[in-house]
Amino acid sequence: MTQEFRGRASSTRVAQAEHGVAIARSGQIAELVALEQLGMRRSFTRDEEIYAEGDASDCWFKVVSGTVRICKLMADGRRHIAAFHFSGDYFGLDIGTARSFSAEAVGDAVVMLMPRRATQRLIDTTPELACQLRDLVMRDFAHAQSRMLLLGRMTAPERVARFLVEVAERRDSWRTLDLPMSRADIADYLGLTIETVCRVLSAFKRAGVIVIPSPHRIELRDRDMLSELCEA
Amino acid sequence: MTQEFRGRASSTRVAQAEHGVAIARSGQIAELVALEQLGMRRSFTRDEEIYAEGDASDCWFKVVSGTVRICKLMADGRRHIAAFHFSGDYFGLDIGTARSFSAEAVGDAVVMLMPRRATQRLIDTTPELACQLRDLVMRDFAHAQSRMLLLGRMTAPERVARFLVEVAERRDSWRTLDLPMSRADIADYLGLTIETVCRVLSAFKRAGVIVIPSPHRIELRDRDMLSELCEA
DNA sequence: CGCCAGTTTGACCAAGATCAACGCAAGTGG
DNA sequence: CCACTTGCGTTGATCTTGGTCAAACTGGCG
Repeated sequence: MTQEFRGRASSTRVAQAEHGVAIARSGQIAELVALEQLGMRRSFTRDEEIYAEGDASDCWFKVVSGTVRICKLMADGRRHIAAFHFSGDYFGLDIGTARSFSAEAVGDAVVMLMPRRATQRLIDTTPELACQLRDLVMRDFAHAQSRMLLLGRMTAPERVARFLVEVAERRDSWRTLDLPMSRADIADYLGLTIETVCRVLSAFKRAGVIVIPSPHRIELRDRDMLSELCEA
Repeated sequence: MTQEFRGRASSTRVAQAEHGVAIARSGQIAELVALEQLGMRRSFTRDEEIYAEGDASDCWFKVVSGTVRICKLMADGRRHIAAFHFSGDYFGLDIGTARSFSAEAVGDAVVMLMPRRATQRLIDTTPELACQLRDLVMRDFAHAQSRMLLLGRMTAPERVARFLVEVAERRDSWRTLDLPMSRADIADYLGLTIETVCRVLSAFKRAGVIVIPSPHRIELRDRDMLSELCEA
């Protein structure tokens, strides 16, 4: 029964450094500080839209506080969440004229927004900045690649385990984890349904891998088991 | 029966410009020409490895002829193909020290390879080049995002339809389509099994949407039906 | 207290995976 | 030139994972 959530993956394996951290904690980079001086703050309330699919992509963003989800609604209502962005992450660094996804505040959130025109000028005069932006995008790209593997080839327990580990790593909180997003958000992020997410979490709980004091708070009790589950 | 492969998607909808074209046909851009003067050619035979997971990522690549797949093998043998790159596409523009995916020749292929050290020097002196590289990566990123939607939320028929449309667009051949890759490659790219890919293709054939003169050659007879199937 | 939104659990269902033949064309060696 | 092999591709039968539908539970909050 302890094994009930074991997927197809067979064995223990060493963790791999390439974890899916997007562009978190990048505020330290010197050139980006200049970029942020162009920014202005805006607050959003729970579920408020920061930008919509189809909007002109004339701004770049950074999460100041709260959590942002990048998502897309299909014609028939199926929803997909491409990414969550936590405090410190940049997002919305699209090229092209129009957004192909929308961005929404998961709970109340504050974001800094940088007009593209001005940032572009800054980039043109600061080659290092261009490189660093490329690196930010590449980190996002690497994250997207590992998410493709997850969505294409991993089982439900593997996806959920990976989600927990990803959030723990990005927020640097291993003991107890607070999840700002709903079960529906998690499901749409992992390509599962709400019910499956719940069931897998319950299975983890039964196995003693996690404790769930409240829906938005999860304690990780057996980190090794989780890591093992979510390794390629 | 004609409707047998209709997924959950409900209705006709206008095609969206944001198709998943990676970084094809970018050789025209002036700054990139300079980059390519640093390159040297290498040939690979069918299934030969161009670089392996874990290799130092000290080169960037461009497909000269043939097709390249970017893939990852999981511990228990599950395989995932992150991307196909056709003639003219750049690939392997990773940052970080080690490759997190491997690259292999689908059939016989010729690629140009550009040492990173030298390209870096060129970038440092040519700010436009840095921007253009960022754009290349962003295009790949956008492609990865739409693939996440596919892998996370689309049905088997939708995935296969989308694959056919994607290949048709990237190779600019709408009437008849030649697929350099095997059914196994297609399956691992779409997050399906070989059998499912075959069955869906057969269903399309029965419905008169496509004709399959030979396994690696497919004629598109009802492009609208395909487009309709693969729209978000 | 009752309502409401979000979560959890259970019973059942279906899309797609798995397992197993079979087909078919391109080598290969006698 | 023709058996025989080999590697894909296709098809069918059956099984499993995760989805769907429905009901119960939980913690705020007016």
